[in-house]
Amino acid sequence: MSWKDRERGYHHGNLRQALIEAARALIGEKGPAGFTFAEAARAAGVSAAAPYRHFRDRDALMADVAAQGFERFEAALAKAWNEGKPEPMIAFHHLGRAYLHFARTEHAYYSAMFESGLSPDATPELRAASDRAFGVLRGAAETLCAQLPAGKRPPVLMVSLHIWAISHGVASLFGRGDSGRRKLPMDADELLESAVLVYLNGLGLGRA
Amino acid sequence: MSWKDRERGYHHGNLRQALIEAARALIGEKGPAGFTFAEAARAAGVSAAAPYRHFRDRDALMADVAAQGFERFEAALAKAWNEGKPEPMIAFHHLGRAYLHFARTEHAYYSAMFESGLSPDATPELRAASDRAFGVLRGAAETLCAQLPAGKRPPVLMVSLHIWAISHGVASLFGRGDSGRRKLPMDADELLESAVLVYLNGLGLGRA
DNA sequence: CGCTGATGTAAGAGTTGTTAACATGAGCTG
DNA sequence: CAGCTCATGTTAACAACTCTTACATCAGCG
Repeated sequence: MSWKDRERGYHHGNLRQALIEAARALIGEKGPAGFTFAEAARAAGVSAAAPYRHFRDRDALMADVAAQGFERFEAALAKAWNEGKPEPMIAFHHLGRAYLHFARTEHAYYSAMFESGLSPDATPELRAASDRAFGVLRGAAETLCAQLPAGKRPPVLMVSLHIWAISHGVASLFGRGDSGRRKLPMDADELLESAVLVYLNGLGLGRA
Repeated sequence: MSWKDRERGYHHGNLRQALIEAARALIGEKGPAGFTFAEAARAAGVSAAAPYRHFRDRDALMADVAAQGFERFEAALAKAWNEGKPEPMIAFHHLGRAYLHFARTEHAYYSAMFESGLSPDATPELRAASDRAFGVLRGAAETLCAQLPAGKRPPVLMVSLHIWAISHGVASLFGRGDSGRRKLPMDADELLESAVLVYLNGLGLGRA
């Protein structure tokens, strides 16, 4: 909320960003399908015709929400990974927690990114942001794989895709706290951590 | 299309089922949010008011679609698993392929089941059908775990949730053939198979 | 033959998407 | 500072839809 300190007046000042945030809020309340062009305008305190100055249609707005989501996602993951410090396995552990934490606390963004039915190629920026976020996972996988003897070193891309799939699966099936899918004796964090531990063990990376 | 051989006439004869199938078709075309009560009625060749006799609202219809999806899902998984025959690891392999195959070919059902934003408790039948489907995974995990020495045997529930998360993650990120999320050097089947192999290896279940 | 339940028809109220025409104000130019 | 210009918003209006209720109508059963 650092933008616009003088929003009043005929001109909104930063309607584009305001619409993106309104859309995000609506997605958070009513799911990825639960917002409408007109509704976003209303939530931003603006007439129904105004959004057409900034977005061609609903999908264009959604794509921008998702792109911003991927940017924040990348930042959160990169911060948690912290270039593998202090120790790759520990940093990797942080990375997993950050993935789940983002999926939960920024659930609206996560919805727009993965559950909106949006093609990842809807926009060049979206594609780029998505690739950058995945790059963090890939980098982490690279560091981990490097710890293995060259002989039994699996393809880095494959490992990063596996990790992504496990994380996404856990987040999407068990991630949402109280509105969760079913009641279980363990929560998402434990599930992800244990799954990743078993997986890494299977790669030959014993526990630290 | 085995129902209704005499659809003509004032009475539809099996409108409830016809609406469910119409909804499923629409979901397949335009995503889990892409169908409307009125639209489903139109697709079933019926007036917009007719559905109200069978479903309270859109969500009730969606819940029935999802419930039927889970039933078919359970059948497909159970058939692939085939009680662990001829050999648990092979049957498990079949199970994974069946999971992905269902997610792809019955993508409309899969959407209704997992991407519709529907609560799994929306309906008792939905909950029950969902539990039965998961039961197949759980049974398979049980058989596999039994192969491990009692000392290092992990909790069955945990293992089945892991497997579910991996399968769902792969299906949902890389599952849709051509409209897939990104172009990759390996397809979803290979990804799931390799991920599960590494995971099982991590549990101590060496390859067959 | 009349009852009951399943559908159809009609009709209202409310939204949405979208365009066209007009208003406002911020900044540049002189 | 005056005035032009353009991006940004507003109002107005319309067609298309959806949702939902009220009432009419048909089919089969006793």
